[in-house]
Amino acid sequence: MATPVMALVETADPARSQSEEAYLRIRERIVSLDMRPGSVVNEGRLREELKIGRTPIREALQRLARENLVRSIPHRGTFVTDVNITDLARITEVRVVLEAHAARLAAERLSGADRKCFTDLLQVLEHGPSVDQRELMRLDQQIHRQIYIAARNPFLESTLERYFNLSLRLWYLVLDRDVSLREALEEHMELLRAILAGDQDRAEQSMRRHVTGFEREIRKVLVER
Amino acid sequence: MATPVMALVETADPARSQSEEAYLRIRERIVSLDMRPGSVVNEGRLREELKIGRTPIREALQRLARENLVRSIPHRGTFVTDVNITDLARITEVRVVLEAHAARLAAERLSGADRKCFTDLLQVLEHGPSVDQRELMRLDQQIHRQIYIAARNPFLESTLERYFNLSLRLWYLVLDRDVSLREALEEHMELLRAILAGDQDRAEQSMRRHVTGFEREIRKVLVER
DNA sequence: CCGACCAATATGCGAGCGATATACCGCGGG
DNA sequence: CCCGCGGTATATCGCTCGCATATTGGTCGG
Repeated sequence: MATPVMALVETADPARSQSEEAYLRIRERIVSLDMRPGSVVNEGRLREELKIGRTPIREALQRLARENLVRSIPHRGTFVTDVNITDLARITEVRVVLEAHAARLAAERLSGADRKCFTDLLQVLEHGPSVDQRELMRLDQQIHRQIYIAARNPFLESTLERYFNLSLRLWYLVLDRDVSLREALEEHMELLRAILAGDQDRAEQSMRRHVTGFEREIRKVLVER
Repeated sequence: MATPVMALVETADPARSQSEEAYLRIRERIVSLDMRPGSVVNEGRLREELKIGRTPIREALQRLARENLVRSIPHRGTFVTDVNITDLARITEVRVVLEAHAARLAAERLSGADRKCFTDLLQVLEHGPSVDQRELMRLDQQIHRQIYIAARNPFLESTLERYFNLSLRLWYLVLDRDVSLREALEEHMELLRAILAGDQDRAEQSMRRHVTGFEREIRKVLVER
């Protein structure tokens, strides 16, 4: 099945610098587990694979290190950050409060354009979207990002973007397991309805449930490994 | 006048890289308003003043740009980020929820070593510390940082550290104005007592009041300019 | 007066050099 | 014979330096 939504992410902005290019491509690889957690990051290899010089790669890795996606040890090497239950808990701890607050703000500050986006997304959800997990992941991503935008707070947006990528990698980890997504869908619809209704408390609570529910699902799969 | 506490910041860790060194020193300059908001950042000048090469400076500026302390426009120049009421509101919006949650976690996870730090800080507060604003700023900084540590969440800690620096610059802006610090002191004591008592709800609420109160004070001075 | 070209400036990127920490290997002691 | 230790080899990294490039502001010509 074709995934038209995919294009949104794959389309590259040609005007971005090589540093940015390197950062985005390496991040994509790490988040999608194309580069395994714990594995070494070979700078020379990346250089030839991405056809990019050393400086941009280095800058990208520094940026990824600050975002906790890689860990650099001087004169020893750079490694993809390992995943563990503790980090999952710590990340979720922050995400719960931030995402919930973003949802509240989105409900409070909803503008016309945002309203249209959310109604569109809600329609997709109500028409029973594909059961393909990757498609659902994209959808979830769109919903969250739209909420960040609707919250009208650039600081919050960039911080949440960072945490979302960390969480996204965890989701990729459990992709082929049977995680219950039925209730996640319900949560999403409830969340969107609350935002569209301008009900701040309900939006906040819905998001809180959604993120904690997400953590519970990931945790279940993570502990049995 | 002598500020003995100042030495805490000036003492440099010799083992840190030049990038780190440049980052910290430039950040200090920006936060303390030694480099004025809106002014251009001259790379060559920094290079000779800090006696540091071009690459470390560049890396430091990139990092500062991601933290919203400078803004880089390709082939045009780098500028110290301007301050305005909108940003103050946006930053506070995030800080309120994060700091409050950190206070809650600190109250929940308080360990022996942390307890000692907090009691020491509380004692300083109760003995009526200096009325020197810079001294009080240092104290406030210590309290917040200690809470970040006590929250036992490295992700939360680094995120809050970033937002704290943004706020700190705003504080510097109003340094020589007559901001009421009496109630800030009361807030601090109440906050520390709540944490030491392990009262999560009270700690969270105290911190919430403290941060919103901080914003109100800054705002008052900021609007009358 | 307006438009286009040109010099100046600042950045993006690439390659290399010296430094440093690790790993391996051979040697000596137990 | 095994274990520990020291020296050398190697790989990676941080940093310096130089070239290519893009944007700006001013100036010259129409």
